Amino acid sequence: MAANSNSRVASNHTSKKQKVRRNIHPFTNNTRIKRASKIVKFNDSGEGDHVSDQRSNKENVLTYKSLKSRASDLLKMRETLPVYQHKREIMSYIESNPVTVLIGETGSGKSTQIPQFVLEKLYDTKKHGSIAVTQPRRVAAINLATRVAQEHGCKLGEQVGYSVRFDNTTTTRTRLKYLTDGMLLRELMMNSDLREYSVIVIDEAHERTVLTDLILGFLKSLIQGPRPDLRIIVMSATLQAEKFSEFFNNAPILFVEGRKFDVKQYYLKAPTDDIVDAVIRCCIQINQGEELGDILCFLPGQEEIDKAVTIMEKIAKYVSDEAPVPLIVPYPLYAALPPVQQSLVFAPIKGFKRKVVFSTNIAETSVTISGVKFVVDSGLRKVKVWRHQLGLATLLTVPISQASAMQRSGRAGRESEGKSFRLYCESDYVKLPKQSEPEIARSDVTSPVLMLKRYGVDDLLNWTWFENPGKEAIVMGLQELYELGALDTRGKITKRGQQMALLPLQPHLSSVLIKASEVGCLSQVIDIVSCLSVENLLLNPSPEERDEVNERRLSLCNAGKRYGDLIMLKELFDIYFYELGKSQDASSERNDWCKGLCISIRGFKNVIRVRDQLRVYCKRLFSSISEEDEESKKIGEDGELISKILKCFLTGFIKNTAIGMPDRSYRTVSTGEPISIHPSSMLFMNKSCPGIMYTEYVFTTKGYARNVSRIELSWLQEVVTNAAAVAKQKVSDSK
DNA sequence: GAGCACTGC
Repeated sequence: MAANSNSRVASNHTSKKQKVRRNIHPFTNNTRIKRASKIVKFNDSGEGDHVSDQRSNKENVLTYKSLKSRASDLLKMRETLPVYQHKREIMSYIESNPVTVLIGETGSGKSTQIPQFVLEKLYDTKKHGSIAVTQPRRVAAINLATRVAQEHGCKLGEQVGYSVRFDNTTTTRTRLKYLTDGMLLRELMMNSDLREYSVIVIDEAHERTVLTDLILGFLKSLIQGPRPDLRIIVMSATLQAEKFSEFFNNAPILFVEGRKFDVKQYYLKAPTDDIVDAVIRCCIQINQGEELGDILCFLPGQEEIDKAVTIMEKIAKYVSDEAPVPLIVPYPLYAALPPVQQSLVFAPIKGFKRKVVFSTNIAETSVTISGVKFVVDSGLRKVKVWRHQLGLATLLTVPISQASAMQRSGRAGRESEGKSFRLYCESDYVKLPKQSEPEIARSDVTSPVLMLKRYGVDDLLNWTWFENPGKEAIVMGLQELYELGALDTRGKITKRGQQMALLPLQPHLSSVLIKASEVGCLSQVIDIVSCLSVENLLLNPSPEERDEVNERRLSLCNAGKRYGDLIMLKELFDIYFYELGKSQDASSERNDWCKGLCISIRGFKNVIRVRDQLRVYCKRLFSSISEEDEESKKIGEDGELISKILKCFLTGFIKNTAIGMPDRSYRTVSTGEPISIHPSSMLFMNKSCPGIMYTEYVFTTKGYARNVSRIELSWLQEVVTNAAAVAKQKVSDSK
């Protein structure tokens, strides 16, 4: 029966044919990496596996016996993986060292196998405790756990499970748990020494997300303090592992070769100044000179991508008419694209055609497109850099790192040998930084600082930071938290701060929610905050339908037209949730409605999930949310209620305000800088606001306020006076 | 007149 169950892995005869050279040894600087010559059709890390494993209903009726027999089939496959060959060596390092750093290239099997080796060891030695394996992304955690449960011969949630936001399959029997970084941090916030785990595996550590970096810091303080027994394995895909090793007292570094195909590099002879033009030319050249196979182009942002797609659409037919070459079919790919359009890039193309995908960084780690044989790399990406003094995010186009360039090129060698065309000179490649600047060095650290405070860290400047974000950033974070009432004058966390740290929101929004619970508009504010915490809820209409969609949005949201985007979100939520939710055929009605307004359907479903979660938390934290009379929680056009709601937001975003000038421009209250209302805002055309408040201040071509609301100038004084009174109160409380 | 990418008990 298990043999019939259509497994995705390579069949036996493929595995017999493999000749994989592999190598493992303690790492030295002059290690030579040999490339493997064959690939197994098996997704090692689950990274970027965009479609999660579609398990059939049949699986539910699989018996214990068939689960086991399937697992033993899979075992033959596992045994061919590079890490499996070195199981004993790897385990001896792990057993004899508190921390082990393991470098495993794509296809080495590290993410699925190492945790299972450790699990076997726990069984063998009858040791207690379980294993946590962290991942930066939810899909990866889910896919890995699903796969490993199959290999282990159990159902998800038995010995192997996963825990991600909104979805937890673990039970008390679970010994191996895949979870997102964020979930492990939440566990740290609740149960500070992670007593239930005996081994923690940090996967994809090279990605250096803020959350991974924080976890590394917490783990170091744990093994130096209350948990000297804890075993830690740091897994990374790049060779720059010395930093991990040094951080953990020169932990040993192991290197396991992966399985991927060779990718030939090509560079420009002279640099280009028009990157879109260069990408198009390169694609045309590939199309004329190379065998069939799809092209993946990396461009920095949506603007360049849309431009490239438009040009390519125009010239594709012309080019293929002129010579007998495949017809180029261009596709855009970026996160703000409606999911339906995103999914088009995954469909294989038929006939004498060549798929050309123009993508942002999303295709570098998060999404894998099969059939790609050629990569065209602009060498650029967009990055958000936080300016602490200004409380402003800037969006910059910058050169990528060498690691990133290699990752991009590698996308051409996942299924067969490929070619990578770098649209810059080889001499410039050598000058690129080895690694990208870690996220934490360019981020707002208010939220990390709150976590550390909640954890009980007093001296933040000298904490075991894996990457210290710097004194200035930390001090700004402390200042911000003090102003939000999360810290007292001595820098100790307040009761309010404790509550804020437990909410799954950025501190500013948490503080808005707490304020709302105090003044009695919690339910409405939760709805708005839920909308704000979902990225890409309102999609960008294409230029042709832009005016029409804007008109429709404006005509639906009477209060939003006057008061701005936060109130508009609530109006849209009310229609979606209360009005469309009632009918017989709610879901198709909702879908049509979303389409007409260019709203993400998936986005609104996420809003509902966030809302449910926040309501549960709030009930627990302030026991002040009531189920009765949901209808009355609609916003309507009640000016008094709207003012009350906006004032709640003002307590969290008092720094994000600007005052209207006689010439109808705006200047920020804090620094006097000029600021413009973002064109996506409801208030973009409205020229009569005395003041504005915004949840985000981003500098692109100029300073833009996003998620903008109208405020009265008198509110500023009112809110500041209240905050001062609260602060005073807090000081006297703590005396 | 405009939108890098992820993520949370």
